[in-house]
Amino acid sequence: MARPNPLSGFPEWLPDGRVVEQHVLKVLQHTFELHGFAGIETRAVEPLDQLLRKGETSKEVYVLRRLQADPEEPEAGDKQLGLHFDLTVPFARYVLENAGRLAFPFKRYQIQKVWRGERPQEGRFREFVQADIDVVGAGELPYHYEVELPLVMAEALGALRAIGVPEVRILVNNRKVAEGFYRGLGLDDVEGVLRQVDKLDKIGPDAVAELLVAEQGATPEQAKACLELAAVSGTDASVVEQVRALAASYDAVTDLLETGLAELRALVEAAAQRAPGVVVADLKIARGLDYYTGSVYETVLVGHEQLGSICSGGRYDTLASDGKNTYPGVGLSIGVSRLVSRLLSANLVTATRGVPTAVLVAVADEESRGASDDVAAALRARGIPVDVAPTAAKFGKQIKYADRRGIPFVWFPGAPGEDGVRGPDQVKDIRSGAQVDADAAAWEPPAEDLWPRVMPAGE
RNA sequence: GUGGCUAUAGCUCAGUCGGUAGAGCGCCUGGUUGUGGUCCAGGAGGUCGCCGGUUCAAGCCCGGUUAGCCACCCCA
Repeated sequence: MARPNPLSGFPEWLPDGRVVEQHVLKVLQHTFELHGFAGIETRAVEPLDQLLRKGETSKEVYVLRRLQADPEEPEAGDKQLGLHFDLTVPFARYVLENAGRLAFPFKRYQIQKVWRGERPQEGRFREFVQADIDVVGAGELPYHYEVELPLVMAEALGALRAIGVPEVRILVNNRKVAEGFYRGLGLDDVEGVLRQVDKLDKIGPDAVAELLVAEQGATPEQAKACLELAAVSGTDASVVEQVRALAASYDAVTDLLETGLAELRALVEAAAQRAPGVVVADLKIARGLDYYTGSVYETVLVGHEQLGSICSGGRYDTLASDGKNTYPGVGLSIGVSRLVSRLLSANLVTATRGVPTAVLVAVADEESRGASDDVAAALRARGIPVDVAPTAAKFGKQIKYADRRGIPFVWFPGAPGEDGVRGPDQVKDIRSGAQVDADAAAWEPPAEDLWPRVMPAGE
């Protein structure tokens, strides 16, 4: 078979990259659990009609079909299935399905692959891992969760700084602020205005103003107000005063705006105390998705803003609804693959090795392989990951075998002397070359060499 | 889905005016007395993405196709 080429958009890491990814996943899971989120996993597929609820994204859903199914005949009795393209839709379905057995407010984390039929690009994949946290309430959900959730993410991402992940900025806004402001101005197509404002970074304020006038029917005065709102950002409650003053100057103060501002203030003030500098109120954050109703979040890696958001989400008053009960939620999702791919490609983070092995036991000749296996067993019994050399090649080659894999120690079983008595074993640290007598029943590697570690690159 | 660019050794890339293919790195072997990395010598490895056309002759020119990259859309 000819050598296959990688499939674009379906990332696969080499073993040392996987070590980095698994470390990231472990830190995220640990942080989520520290905050009381329960882990769940949902199936990879959902009925297509469920998946299409999210509108625009529907074009990107991969549908599932048996190879032998007749394309003309609809699947008898079965609903058409598609791979989930996020973890929110499956979670909403899960909540409805298990509403009677769950305790609300329900806090869950979920780390799984998702699939989107997109055109791949750096940091944009067709198969990737998301790590979600959500809190969902029955009927109501207190606002303070909108403060808590981004702070959990700030803590999780902050914990990753130890391995070389750059600082993050969690940009926050509140739909009620935007909607209240626009309506106060007399602009009723809130979604339309948000979509235009969302283009600010890409096409600039002048072009957005033109679009607002041309597409949304705004007056130049209204467009100017929208841009002024979008220009507001900051890390403390002064942004609230700025917005209020701005609204007052256009006589656009509404109850909804005031509600939103109170919420935004609570978030900014709590963040200033618990995660100073991380959470930034940014009134131009729009988020295209229309189901957000309160706080919205986007997260960028400082110095890697072009990568896009690595962690986004928001509040949705109707995460799930069975017609009788509604379940409001708030959640955020980390794009683990997007984050990890940048950590690896920009050489920000490295693993000390791609294999778990701390010690390679050399084999002098095939007759004495048993002695090497005995050493390996003794070390493993004490929790040390060990491999035995594949062939009784020259010791130079066996050392090379270890070196290529990043295995720090090579163990030489003692050779029988003239008297037939086996001499002492020796262990060599192949980084320093230091070689000393050692006993497999007692020797231990330095703690930092026991398992692969993940650390900032270039140290 | 729309547009632009690219495709030569495992990797990164040269290849002039069309004249049968190159470097660096990596890999393998050796430099005798079980011990790697440096150094030296040697070696393996390519249907120039694929199909067709022009030409005496195509890696190079033309058409198609596939894949990849980038931007848009959208988003993690």
